[in-house]
Amino acid sequence: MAQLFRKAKQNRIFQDVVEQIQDVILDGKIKPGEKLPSERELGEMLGTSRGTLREALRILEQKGLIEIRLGVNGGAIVKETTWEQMSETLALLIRSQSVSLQHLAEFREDVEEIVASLAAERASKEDIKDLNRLIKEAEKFYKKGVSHWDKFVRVDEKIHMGLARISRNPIYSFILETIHANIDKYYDRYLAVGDSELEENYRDLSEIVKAVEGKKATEAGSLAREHVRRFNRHMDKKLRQLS
Amino acid sequence: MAQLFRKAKQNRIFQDVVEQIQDVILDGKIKPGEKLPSERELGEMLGTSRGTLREALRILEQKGLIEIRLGVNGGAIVKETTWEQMSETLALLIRSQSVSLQHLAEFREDVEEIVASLAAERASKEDIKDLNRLIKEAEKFYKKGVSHWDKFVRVDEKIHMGLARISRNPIYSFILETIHANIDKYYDRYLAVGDSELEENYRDLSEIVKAVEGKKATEAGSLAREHVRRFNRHMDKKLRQLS
DNA sequence: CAATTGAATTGGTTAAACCATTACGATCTA
DNA sequence: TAGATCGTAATGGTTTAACCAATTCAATTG
Repeated sequence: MAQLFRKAKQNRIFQDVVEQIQDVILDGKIKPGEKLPSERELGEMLGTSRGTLREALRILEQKGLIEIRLGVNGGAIVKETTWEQMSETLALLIRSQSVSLQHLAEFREDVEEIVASLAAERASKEDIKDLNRLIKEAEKFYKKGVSHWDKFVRVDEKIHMGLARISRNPIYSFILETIHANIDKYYDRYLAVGDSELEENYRDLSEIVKAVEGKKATEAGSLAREHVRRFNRHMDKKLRQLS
Repeated sequence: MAQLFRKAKQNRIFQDVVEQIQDVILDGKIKPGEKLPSERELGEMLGTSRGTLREALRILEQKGLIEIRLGVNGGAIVKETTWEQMSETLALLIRSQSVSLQHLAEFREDVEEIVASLAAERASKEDIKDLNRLIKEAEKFYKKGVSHWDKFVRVDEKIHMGLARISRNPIYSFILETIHANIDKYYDRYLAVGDSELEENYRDLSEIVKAVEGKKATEAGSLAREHVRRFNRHMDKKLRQLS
């Protein structure tokens, strides 16, 4: 017999609550920074107990749509949408060994090549100025030697993220943030370099920016790939030494 | 004054519970398909109330680590790790207009180019056989005309996912699944094509596979990009007609 | 005026009870 | 005996009511 009736009552009230609140947020009826009603009020409005409502809020919090604060004037605050969720998911995939660090390294080479070449095609004069400012900053730390390696790395990351922004496609910003967050998690502790690596890195960066400035997309791309590949090889060597 | 002591008790017991259960799962102490103890038992083991434990389970469910079933022999079952979470996050980013469909379309061009070219470099003889089998299947539906468009599309997707698998980097499989899931969500309803598009698509696919078979990486890549670009242009036109 | 205190509000947690779904064995019936 | 039916027990889903903990802010105090 065909399905004559649908289930009279859908299970899991909290899912319905999640959807309702999510819709309100995504339709912009409550904007980032604004607050949802208190749990006790919301529960009454939705006709559910606090417990059920709280299960829904946990899900929304996990999705990154709200942030919950304690105390008077606390409550569920709508958050700006972020990539954090993706980063966490990738971390899970890595930890469950569905994805290895080698896979991630290879993927990063591909992505950074594309990003650099898109940036070369699309950079405005203002973008170029920004990049050169960052290169100047990197130069400052480079000249101070390996003791300033950590600060140099921070600028290096800023340059990569800057290129992603210049690509004018936010997906690349999200992905690069995700990759960096996960690479850092595993590699930061092995950071131990000499002056030669520092110089190499600085030269890479300034060449990439120069290529972007000259709108040489292909060159910028392959320079960026080579830059990342060098990093990957270096980290691979460090890891092998440890095992 | 510096922070001498850390907070004696961390807020949010349920977060501690989440971490404990997550560690057990990720360390493989409970494997996919196996069951966690019942809520009442787990609550007792962890020394928390059922309510708090359930908030933790909601989070783990949202992370995609467990699945919860009702009834006798129900309970929290450990899931295989998946990319579903990413797909949902991307959907949120799109709906919140942090990412447009144009961004996604551009990204897809880049990704499919890389995937096809990696596949050309890495395909084994067995892989080539699989691809040719799929092409045969596509040919069958192509010859039956536009009335079989939906079946053709399903094979098309299988070929793309096949190439991703052959790239030997699971990140590309995850990403392609995510892209496809979100493209389908928005574009499926506009699917309305003629015989010429059908033929064009079939020709694209068989040329891509031929390039992969000949290990011509660059060619496979640019063919794939062109194939996707054609799809994007077609969908863009359809969307413009509607607005 | 500055520091302290205390009340009020909000999220965090607990406990006990009941409902709804489901698997499975016991029972009934042909 | 085979098959349908029913009852039971285990499990997740939900409610309620109460209390704890963190935080804000106004009132009080020196």
